[in-house]
Amino acid sequence: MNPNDKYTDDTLNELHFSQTVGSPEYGSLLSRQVLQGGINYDDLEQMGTVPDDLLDLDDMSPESSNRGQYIPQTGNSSNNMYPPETQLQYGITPPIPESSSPFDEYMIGRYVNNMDGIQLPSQMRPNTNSNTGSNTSNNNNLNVNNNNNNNLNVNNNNNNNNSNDVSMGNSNNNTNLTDSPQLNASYYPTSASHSRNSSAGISNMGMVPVQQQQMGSSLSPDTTPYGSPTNIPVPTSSGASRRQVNFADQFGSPSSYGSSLEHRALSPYARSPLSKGVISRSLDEKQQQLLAAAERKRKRRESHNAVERRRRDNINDRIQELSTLIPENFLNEPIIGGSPSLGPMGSPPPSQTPGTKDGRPNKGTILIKSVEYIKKLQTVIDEQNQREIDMYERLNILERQLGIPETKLETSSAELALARLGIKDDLSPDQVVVKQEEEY
Amino acid sequence: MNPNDKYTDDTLNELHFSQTVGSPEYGSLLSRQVLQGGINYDDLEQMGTVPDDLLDLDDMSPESSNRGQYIPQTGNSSNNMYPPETQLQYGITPPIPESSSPFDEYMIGRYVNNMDGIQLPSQMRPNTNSNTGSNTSNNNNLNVNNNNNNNLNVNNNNNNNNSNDVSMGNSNNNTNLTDSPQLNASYYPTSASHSRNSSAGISNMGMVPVQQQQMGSSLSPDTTPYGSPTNIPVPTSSGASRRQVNFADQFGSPSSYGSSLEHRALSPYARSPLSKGVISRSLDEKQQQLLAAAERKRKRRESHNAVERRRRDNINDRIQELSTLIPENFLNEPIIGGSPSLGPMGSPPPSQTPGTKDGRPNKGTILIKSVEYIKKLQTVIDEQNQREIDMYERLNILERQLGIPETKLETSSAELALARLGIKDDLSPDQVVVKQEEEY
DNA sequence: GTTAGCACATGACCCT
DNA sequence: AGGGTCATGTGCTAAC
Repeated sequence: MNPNDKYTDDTLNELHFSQTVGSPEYGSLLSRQVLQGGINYDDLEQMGTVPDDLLDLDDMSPESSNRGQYIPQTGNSSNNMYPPETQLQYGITPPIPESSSPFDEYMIGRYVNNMDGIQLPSQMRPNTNSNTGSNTSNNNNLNVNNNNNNNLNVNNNNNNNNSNDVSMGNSNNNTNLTDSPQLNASYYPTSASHSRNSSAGISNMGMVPVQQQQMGSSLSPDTTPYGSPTNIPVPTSSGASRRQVNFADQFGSPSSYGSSLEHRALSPYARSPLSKGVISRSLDEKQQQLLAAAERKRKRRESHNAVERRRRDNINDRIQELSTLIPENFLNEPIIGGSPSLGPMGSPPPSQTPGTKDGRPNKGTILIKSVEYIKKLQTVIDEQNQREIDMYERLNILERQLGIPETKLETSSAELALARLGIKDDLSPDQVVVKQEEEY
Repeated sequence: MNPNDKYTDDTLNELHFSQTVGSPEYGSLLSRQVLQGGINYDDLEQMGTVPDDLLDLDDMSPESSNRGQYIPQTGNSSNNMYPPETQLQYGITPPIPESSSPFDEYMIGRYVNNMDGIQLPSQMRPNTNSNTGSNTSNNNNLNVNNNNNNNLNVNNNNNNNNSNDVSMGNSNNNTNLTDSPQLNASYYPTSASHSRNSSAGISNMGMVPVQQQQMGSSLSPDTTPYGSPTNIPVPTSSGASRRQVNFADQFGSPSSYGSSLEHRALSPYARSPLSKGVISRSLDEKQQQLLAAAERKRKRRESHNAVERRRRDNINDRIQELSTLIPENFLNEPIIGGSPSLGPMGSPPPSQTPGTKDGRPNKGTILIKSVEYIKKLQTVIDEQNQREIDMYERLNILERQLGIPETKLETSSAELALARLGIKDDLSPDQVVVKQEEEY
């Protein structure tokens, strides 16, 4: 994969979903819960429906936590770099083996009343070829309750590297999928820079989008066994910092934005004819319900992530805009206040603003400088205002000497401007007609 | 636990560490790795030492990922609300059962060359009483490879709710431990507000620290079966937004800040006499090495978290300071630019700035308004400057009429001020002596 | 139920 | 090796 490739996180989530929910080890999802002792199928029978908190962490009050946590959030399936096609081969669910050892009897017999979808152990490493149908290879489950993260965490896409797919030898650098696009999209200014910057000769910083963090190589097509993905950047038009599509194309995932219900990755038990034979009807229903709950959770999480990303992007864009408003010289000056605790007295102030190393000040510096700059501007306005008043006085003196009617210092001049900004507090801004400049 | 209790995240990490590393299922830590196929004891034997990346995710380059991931980061052991005392009872490591089924043979025979610490399945629910020594109750492991999260994630304290300790009925709301203190500490202004705000009559926002997110109840002593923890808030003196201590006291964890090597939570195999019998000497050494690696990781993570928190606090403090610099009226005005896409034409602009609900604008609003405000100030300065120039001209006219030597519009007056700020670009700021006001 | 706010911990990446 | 910045995905909370 090209380091410059970008993804919507919908794409990522798409991928994730197909990997997590759609992964065939989902077959042991309910089984796992049963094994974990939190639930058995008899309970499910009585419940009638799968409660939300079966996949929900929100309800972890002491009361709910007493009934045994079926599996909290985990997941990070962005780690999974295997395309859905590869994962589909995990969908085969061999029949449950004979339980002949005390170990087996314990594990299976103790908790399972109606266990159907237990997967047999198979090879650990995924075969990159399309040997779909072979249950001796590419099985993601080491045994019934292995891969708990990947199994139960149907609704999770966190970026913490959990232990899912450990046996698959997957890359855990899922941030490689998510970091790079963000870099182009968010902090490094992509958002048109708000064309009109300052009024008079305030130079921009000339900031250049920097490809700072190069794409991690673990997903590189050169290193991944999945052939060269076709990189088709699809620019989006919506917000300033929207991500761009690209990743799932090679896997055929639709890059829909919001049509998450028709997600392509559903439970292989609901879709794969291969698995139908070994799944009982009731279990299928349970898993459907579970899947629906998982789907809701997943949708919620995805949308939340999107919202949060938008929020972050907005904040970052504003900080960048601030940096464009501050004169470059001012921005690159050492911070005035500094940290008084660090430099006791005679320590020389750093000649350069920290964070200005690669020519781009960091967020903290930008904000510090913004504060400084606003104070400075306010001071300048105060000084200018004072000068203006003095000049009016001198003007009036001369006018009086010349017998000319005196120029009035009205509220329409400097005072008004100050009052508009709230600097002059003896004139309430509420009384002032705020003139909206059309440049805003 | 009282909702108002605060913790240093050192305390939290302390707690986490004792729960994760010190948890008895650590015994199956290495075993798990062996089971996962990434490593076996023969390999360990040859390695001599435990490589860092055995617990490290940083090295996930394609090369390293090829050798099988021993277990990525998972963990979130903050979820674990069971004190180490309770966990100790899980340290019993029964001998490996006879492998008599294909399932057993696969799981154990395939990957394990010298497996010592396999835990037998036992009861799922932890007994809150101190029935230490009974391996039929309170075993955290469902079978050999259960609890992978909690096992291998020695160095992890993420707040994503992973599937660790699922069978223990733990609370997953670990964020309850970390959110509340942060609220008092960071965004809600605690950092002395940078006393001098603006030059003339710009009022502060009068922001009040709000206890917004109350402590989750899952860790409350009233609901947890571990008795009432003694809450001893220990205020720290360092930074503006330092956290406070409290949690680990009830478990006897030292709240040391940096003396992490003498952590109380060591491998139960190194401490519990009960487990000594079933643990081989070499495994003990391996775990010591593993522990050292985990310790390094933990220290780095903790310091990293601290650094990151400082950075966040700084940014948030600056944003708050910005909000104090902006006149309240200006800040509460609806955003000028708005979102042009949302309101097509005649839609009424929102009467109030979004985020100003509880009287406090949110970060995005503050930043937007800061941008607006700076633009406004720059415009005002430009206008004032123009007025000043005009006035000088008029003054000179009158002076000429009166035969008075003309007042010079020098670089020491308005132009100089503008040049200092970079507004006047025909005068390079480099040539201007920047006068540092002493109020900065 | 959706949309949004926040702090947080973390991995990646960067410098020194 | 350690300190720093950044983006991210989470959990929690609140408002609509």
